[in-house]
Order: sequence, then C-alpha cells, then structure tokens
Amino acid sequence: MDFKQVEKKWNEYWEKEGVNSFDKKGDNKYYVLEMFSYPSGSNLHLGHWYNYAPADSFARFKKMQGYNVFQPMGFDAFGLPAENYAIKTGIHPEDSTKRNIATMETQLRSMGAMFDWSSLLYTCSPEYYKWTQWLFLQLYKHGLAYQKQSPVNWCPSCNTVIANEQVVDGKCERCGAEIVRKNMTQWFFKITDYAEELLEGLKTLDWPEKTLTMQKNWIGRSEGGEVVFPLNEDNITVFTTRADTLMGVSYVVLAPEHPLVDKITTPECREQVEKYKIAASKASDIDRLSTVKEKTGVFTGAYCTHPISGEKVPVWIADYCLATYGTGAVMGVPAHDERDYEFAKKFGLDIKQVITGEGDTALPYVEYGTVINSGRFDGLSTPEAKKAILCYLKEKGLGGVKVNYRLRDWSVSRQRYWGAPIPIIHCDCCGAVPVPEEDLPVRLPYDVNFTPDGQSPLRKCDSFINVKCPKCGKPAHRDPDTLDTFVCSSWYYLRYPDSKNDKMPFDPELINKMLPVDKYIGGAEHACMHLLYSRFITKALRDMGYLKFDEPFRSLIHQGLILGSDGEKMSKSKGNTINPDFLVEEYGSDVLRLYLMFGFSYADGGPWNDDGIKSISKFLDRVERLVDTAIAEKEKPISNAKDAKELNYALNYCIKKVSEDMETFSFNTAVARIMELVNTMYKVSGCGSLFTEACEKLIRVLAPLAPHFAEEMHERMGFTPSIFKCEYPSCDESKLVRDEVEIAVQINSKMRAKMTIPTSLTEDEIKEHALSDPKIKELIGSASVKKFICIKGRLVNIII
RNA sequence: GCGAAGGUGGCGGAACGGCAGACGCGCUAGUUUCAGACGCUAGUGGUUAAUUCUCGUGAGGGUUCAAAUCCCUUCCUUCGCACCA
Repeated sequence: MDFKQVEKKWNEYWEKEGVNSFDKKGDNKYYVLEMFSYPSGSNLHLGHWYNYAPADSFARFKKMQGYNVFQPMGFDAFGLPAENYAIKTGIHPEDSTKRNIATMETQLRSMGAMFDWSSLLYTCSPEYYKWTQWLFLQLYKHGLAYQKQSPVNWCPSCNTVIANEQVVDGKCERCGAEIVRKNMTQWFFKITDYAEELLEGLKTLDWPEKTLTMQKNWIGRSEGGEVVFPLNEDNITVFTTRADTLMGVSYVVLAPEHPLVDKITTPECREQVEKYKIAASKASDIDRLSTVKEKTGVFTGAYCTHPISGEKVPVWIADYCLATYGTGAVMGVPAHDERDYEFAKKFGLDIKQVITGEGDTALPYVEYGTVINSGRFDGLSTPEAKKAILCYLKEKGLGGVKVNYRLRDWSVSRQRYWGAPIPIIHCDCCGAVPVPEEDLPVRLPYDVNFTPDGQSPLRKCDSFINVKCPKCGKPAHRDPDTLDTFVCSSWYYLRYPDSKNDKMPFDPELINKMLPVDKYIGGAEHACMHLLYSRFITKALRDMGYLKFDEPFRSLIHQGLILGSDGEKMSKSKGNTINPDFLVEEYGSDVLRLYLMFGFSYADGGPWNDDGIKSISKFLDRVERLVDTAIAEKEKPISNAKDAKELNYALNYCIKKVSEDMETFSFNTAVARIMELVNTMYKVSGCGSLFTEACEKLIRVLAPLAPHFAEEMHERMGFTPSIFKCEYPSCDESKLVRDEVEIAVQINSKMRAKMTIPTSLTEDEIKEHALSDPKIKELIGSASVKKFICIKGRLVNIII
C-alpha cells in the first residue's frame, strides 16, 4: 500500500468534508485537550508525537462513540529560550518563534490528528495576550495581584536577573560568576487565598493518585499556632506545629532575609551578621533545607522575651530558616526537634526537656508525649497542651491557633522581553495605575535592545516606557517587566472554544457549556505548577462571576517520556535524538503512532527501539491481506460452525477489551487485543460472511489507532467514507459465554494439574468433580482434604 | 535534603491478591521459493532426557489457603522542588 498517497488522500478528504471539525451548535460535547507545546526547536520531536498521536486516537475513539469531540491545538509561544536564542544569534524572538510555529503547524497537520484548526491560538499574538493582560487587571481589581519585595537570582557580572535553570552549581551559566540573591519589587498573584479550596477540590478530581498527592504536599497544609516573642517595640512571630514544647524554647531563629534582622542586630554582632547574610544569599533553598549538611548560624546580639516565662531568649539567624515559609522565624526547641538539637549542640545553647514519653526518651525526643517542666501545663498530653498553650497565648494577645500552608504566592514578574507586558503604569503621584481596559493590548514593541546589561529590555525602549498617567495625565512610565509564561498557559483552555472573539476573552455562556475539559493529557512535570495555577485562575474567575464551574480539568492523564535508544533522555548534545520526520517518511504516520501506542506503557514511556516499528508495519500488511480475503469470503456461507463460534468469541472479546483499554489510555494492550483477533482470523476457516463481518468490525476497532489505513480499508471493502462517521462496534456479550472452562488445580497452594469443566457447575459440583478426577485422586493419595478453596472460573486449591 | 513514582525473560512490556511472562521484537526448527527476502506453521524464563522435579518478578523479612501485587526494612533508578516550560 502506498501510505504516502493514502495519507494525503484522507487528510484532504477529512479537511474538505469537515470530518474533524467540532460542531459548536451541537450538544454531547467532549473536550479533549493536550497540553499545548512550546515552539522551541523548529521541528516536532518524538515527545510531541507521543503526547499528541495517542491522545488523538483517544479523541477519535470518543468521536466514534458518538461524542461531539472538541480537540484544539495551539502554541505556548512566549518564553525564555527564544530570548536566549536571540541574544546568541541576533534573530528576533518574534521571527524565530513565528518560523518555528509555521513548521510545527505543518508537521502537526501531516500527523493526521483531528485537531480543530479553526480554534488555533498563539499566546504571543496581541489578540491573545490582550486577554492575558485583561486577566491580570481583573486579578488586580479584586486584590489578587499585588507587589512586594522578593529575592531573585542576580548575576553581578551580567548585571541581570537570571532564571533558576541558568544557575549551574551556584554560578551563572553564561559568564561563570557567582550568583547572589537580591531583593526586587515583583508582582504576585495571591494564590494562597485559595490554598484551602485548592486542597479541598482535589477530592473531586479524576486525576492520577500521585499527582493529587504531589499537589497536596505542595500546598502543604499544617495546623499549628503562632507565638509572639516580644522584642522591645517589635514582635517576632513564629509559626509552630508543636506549641506543647513552648516551655522548652532556648533560642529563636530568624531567616537571614527577615526584615527585623537589620533593626535588632547589636553593633558588636553587626559584622558577623552581615557576613552571614552574604553567605546565605549564595545558597539555594535545597541546600539550606538539607538535614545532612552541618547547621550554620550567628547570634544577632538581641534577646526577645518568652511569652509565658518572660525569660530572655537569644535571637539568632540561620539559613535553615526560610523567609518564604511560615513567618520566616522559628522557635528553637533543641530537646524535641532534630535540627534544633543539632544547632544547640553546635552553638552551646540550652537543651530543656519538656516532653516525656514511654520507652526510650533519649533527646532529641520528637514523639508526642506528656508535658513536664512547664509549670501549669505539666501533665497534659501533647494535643491537650497544644490547645491549652495556644489558648493561653490568645488571651494574652501573644499568639493563637493558626493554619499554615507551604504554598507561596505566585511570582509573575519577569525582567525579560519575550512575554506579555504587565498592563500597569507607574506614576509618581498616583502610584501603580492599571492600564484602562479599552487601551489593551499593551503591545510588545518590536525594536528593542534585549542584550542583558542590567536593565529590563523594555525599560530601555523609550517609546514603550514613557507614557502619561491615565489618572492624572502627568508623565509616568509603564511597568518594564513581562508576565511569567505560566500566566499565559493558566487560561488558554478557556480561550480555545471561542479563540477568535475580539470582544471578550471568552463567551461565558459558551464556556459554561464547554468546560470543564473532559480529558487533559500532558506531562507529569506540570503536576504542581501549571496544573495548580490553572485551577487557581479558574476559581478566581468563578468568584468574579465570569464562569460557573470550579475546576478546569475533570480528568487528567500523564504520558511518559520517550528516551533515546541508549536509555538516556534525548538531547542534541548526546546525539541520541530520534527524528519523527524520517520515521514518517519511511513508515507513514499511522505506523509511527501505532508503534508509539504499542511499544510503551503510555504513562511510563521508555527507550526507543528501531526494531519494534518494523513489526507494526508488518502487522498492518497482515491486516490488509485479511481485508482482501474478507472481500472474497463475502458471499460464502458459514461451513465451519466450530470456527465460526471461535471467531465470534475472539471478535467480541476484542471489541470489549479494546473499548475498555482505550478508555484508560492502555493503548499497548488495546493493540495487543487487536493482534490476537488478527491471529485468530488467520487460523479459522470456513466462516464465510461472518468472516467479512468480523473484518469490517476489526477495521472499525482499529480506526482510531490507524486512521488513514482504516479509512482506506473501509473504502476498499465497499463502504462509503468516512469510517469516523460510523459507530464504534459494540460487544455482543452472548458470544462470550463459553460452555467449558479450563481451571487450575492447586494442592497445598502449588500448581499441580488443570481440568476442563462446564461453566455451569456450582462450587459443590466443582469440588466433587475435582476430587473424583483420577489424576487429582492420585496426587492426593491417602491424605485427607482439610480445606477446599474454589475461585470460580479460575482455580481450586485443595489443602491436605 | 524534601516530595512523588518505578525495579518482572536476551529486549519492549502483560498480569495489579488467584495458572507469572498476554501481545510483540529477537532467536530456533519446519514450510514456501531456483535462491534470498517476504509469508505461513510450531517452539521459546532458568534447569532437565522428560509439562520431570525444582527455582524464578532488585535484596531481606512478614501477612495469607494463595503475594510481582498488601505490610515492614534495605538497595538502586527516574521525575519535581516555585524565574525552563
């Protein structure tokens, strides 16, 4: 078969007849969404194929089941790589991105997937980012966008902010200079306002268990309390989950970045504190939280007051305390916390035991127990003491119960060019003023110097930056930063159904009908960020009244990663990349997609193997020969009843299993079941018209998995196109009823024999049957049967 | 370091308390062919003369009539960790 000609023929036919397009007016919608891609290289790589092709087969399966399937495609086109590429080559990000998109779009079209091309979108087009900016303004108006100081990676040599990815071993990837953390004013989205609902909502989602767990841990809810340690006119507030150990506090630690540090440090400690702060600014959070690394810290010279005992408590700074978690301050209870114990040992701080328990209570004792050495709280259990102490603190105005989340607000400012400009104007009189909605989009200027030299690229563009304040009309300047690309991707699924609307970001009526997404497919690496941001944006828009659903993605699937044949991650530098173009050229797109589905467990992925794909090519040839046989058998009567029964069983078993497997993205077993049917069809004979009928159904079951091939076979068998307008075959359960079944016989749980019995037997009859079987009789011998376990249709286990 | 997964034949992978290795690659034999390729048929975890016994799901322990599957310990690998997307 000339697959090139066949693929071209059907791609054109589908396009012309609108076979793939979504019926906006129809009901029974099914929204299948694959995570859109970043147009980084110029070519579609195998990973894209692995994401899109099997997901498309799922979409086609749903279509054949009668759903009105909406499967859009687009590009997440802003981002760092295009800008880095521009710095290196001088090619403008807009030019390289547009060129990459054009290539990828052509390749995606040749894949033969049923994308609804009329909804295509690019996040870098002004028609799209106008609404990204609109989204920012809505969040701002509702108090969900705000500015605060926050640390960034700063390269003192390049004089610029650099991404985490560009920090290699604490050094700048470009120039090798040591990176320091520097505070800058940044925009944040208040995702923490939704922490509780984001956590609760997880219960309603049909998502992989591991993803739910990861999000849960990422949000990191912990119940505890706040405790205030007064220090002159200031208060140091700490968060703790172990308020019961409060009387064991021997010091308080502030994060080196804590705002109080400068104020409270005494002159004689100033030098060591400053030195320590510089050292801490060079360590990553991951290093700082390591429990194996030796603890470091310095004394500030200051003392705060214990809220209950009134004793003086020394205040230290240490990098194991993070400014971004809790209140940026912790109380040190060496007797009952491993890190505090290590810290106190090293610096000679007091270790006061205030909890005891049964058994081994060697310090640090971190288990729950009974309070001691704590005055009025002595004798209480840990949970009782937590309550009592926090209650007492509340009365004194020095703390109380508090729920804390690990989740931090979402930093959305980027000091870069290639992103959506932040629609804010800074005015000396009026402060931060939102750009009026009618002035959107704030267009990204083309002629910009984006070489890194200490300034946001947009700040150097006078025509962009200098504007009049929309409020007072005085000279003002635009915000020079752009938005994190995660902002663009946090709402694109809302734009797709109405992607050409120039009056609003989406039509609320339409969106309430189309959303949530019924099946979302993409990489597991997005578990905590993209997927959480999208959920937050959906909930925020709901509360503003723009939509009426709570969650954007009802059901989620992650595909695995295809590795190089050496088992390593594919990369140009390793030279182990597989170019799908060559494979499509040699085998055709159906064979490539079928192999991707058959050769791997979809959620796991694995190393690429050249031999496997050839076998799929042979498999389709095998099916093609079957079709030709079936055409010849069409008018013949059924002459072999036994084989006919066998064929009916195989056919209906295949239909049943494949339908189930397609539903769960278990493509490898779905293909295996089709291969089994094909094997059976090669074995049987004398099935006549039943054979032809079976073949027709086989082609339909295969259609979502090998669309061009199936369409061609369907036509060859004399049917009018398109096969995707046909119903998916349904299983005739009556054909699956068997008269006899072979079951295993175990004696003392060891496999000993097999026997074939009628399926109609009751448990007692099976027992009788088994015990009277001569071979089994012999195996049992003179021993007596103690117990008889019968699992119907599978096995019996005779304990003697 | 913290969080999340995963270790099954020569290989990709099935099974997810009930006959381990479905399906495929590879390999072996037969068949077709002038020959090869292709196709078709059969076999294929180790061990063995033998469906003969036995051993086998990273390692060690446990629960159970029964464990790849559940529990504990341990080793190894992969992914994420908030400015890559």
